[in-house]
Amino acid sequence: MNARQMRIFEIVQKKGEATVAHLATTLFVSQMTIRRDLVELEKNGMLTRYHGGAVAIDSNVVPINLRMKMGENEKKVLAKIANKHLKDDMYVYIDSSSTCMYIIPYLQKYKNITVVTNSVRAVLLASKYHIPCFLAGGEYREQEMCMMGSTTNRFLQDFSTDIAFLTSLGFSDDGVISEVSMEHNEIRKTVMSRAKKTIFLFGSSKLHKSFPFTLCTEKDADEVICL
Amino acid sequence: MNARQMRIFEIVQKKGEATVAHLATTLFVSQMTIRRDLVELEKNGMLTRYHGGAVAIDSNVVPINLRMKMGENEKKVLAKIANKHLKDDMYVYIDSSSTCMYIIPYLQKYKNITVVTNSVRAVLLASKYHIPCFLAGGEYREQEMCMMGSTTNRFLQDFSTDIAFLTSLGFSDDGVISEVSMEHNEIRKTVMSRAKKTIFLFGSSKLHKSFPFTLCTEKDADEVICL
DNA sequence: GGTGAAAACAACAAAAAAGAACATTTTTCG
DNA sequence: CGAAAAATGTTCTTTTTTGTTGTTTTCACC
Repeated sequence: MNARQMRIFEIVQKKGEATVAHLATTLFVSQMTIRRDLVELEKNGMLTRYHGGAVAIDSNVVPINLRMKMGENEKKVLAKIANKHLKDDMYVYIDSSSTCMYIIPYLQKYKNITVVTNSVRAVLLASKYHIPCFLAGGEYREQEMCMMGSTTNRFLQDFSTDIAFLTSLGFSDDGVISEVSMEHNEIRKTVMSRAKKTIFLFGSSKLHKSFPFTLCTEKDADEVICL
Repeated sequence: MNARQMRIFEIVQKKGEATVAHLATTLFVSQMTIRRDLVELEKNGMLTRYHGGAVAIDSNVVPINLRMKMGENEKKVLAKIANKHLKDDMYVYIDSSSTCMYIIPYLQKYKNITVVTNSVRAVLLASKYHIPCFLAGGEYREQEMCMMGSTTNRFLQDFSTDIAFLTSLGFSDDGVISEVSMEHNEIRKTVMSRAKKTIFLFGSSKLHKSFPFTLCTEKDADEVICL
């Protein structure tokens, strides 16, 4: 995936959709080139093509390193607010979302924090600050850089944490938190049941949305932070 | 790696990417030279080349590659020999030593290989080739980038593999395989008990040495590859 | 279902970049 | 100093990417 394809992806992600004609003029290349790029991007599951253009996909199919860069400021703000719940000596669960990664730099301000996570990215980031980590085992998911599956779930059943930072793809107006992936829900349900406190973080792109698999409602969380 | 290559790396790291043309003009050398530098840098895993330039590799993954240089050729030779034991459809255990990392590129030649490991490095490398992975859970060890501890051990008890590639710090003249770390031994003992075949790899620096904790003798392995 | 315009596709042409082979310069070391 | 080795530059060929043209497909509208 080259730089132009990245830009196409960003544009589509930001606006929700984009036409071939529009992309061609804004990026100063022929429509044929745009089409070829879109074919490529679709092959990687990063958007869906339709006659005349392409639409964004809402999901964690998008590689996490790209997701990290999108809406970065918003994620930083969310993380800063979330940070207020932290105390010394806590076991902190960090989920595999890009938003939660931004919490990790705050952890170094506290003493004797231990991270529990299913995210390889979280572990790599936390180890930069020499924060001890427990990583759940299981099947590795390349795109999201995290562990998943029944083994992962069983692993997490054995871990109780003081606080869990979670996100989800959708937070509807009536307070329902939902996902497109049942697997993520399984993991998060387990984590919630074993955590003393659960904090949800939602960037603006997650609001007013609902997806097929319900995780819980806002009442089940100890706090829901929205932007 | 010379000074210019360092600068190229810095530029790419800072901007995220750079074109060959741009690098050539800013560094006052020919494009050919830049290309050769980029080839070199890519070989060390410090960036990714594309048609027209190069992009930075995710900062979390860079330091790994820098560490892997000692005795590189020897490790490659060992891996090449080890590779002969591989077949399609295998579950392959890769341990957390740097030597075993060199086996991973060979895995892509076979169909339907699954990696089982306690090494985060192995997972990251394997996912470059889109090889499915199971990573053991547990405590993360920053320096070795691997999972350890009793949880990890328990996890691995549930996994049987077709072949396990292992190393150890010492291989004495009377065939005793030993370690300085009891933890590593625990893990490896579990893996050996659950693997159909065990292959040990020893570079020349491991020979004629013995350490306090005995793992096994060469008779317990199906093959010992030495250099 | 038929029709026409817009979009997609296929095949080929043009342009840009990469690579290979050889020439030239610079460095190294006796 | 001078030869060998290493690094860099040049030229030419090959490969990759992009654009163009003509044809086929899709989709809205009747």
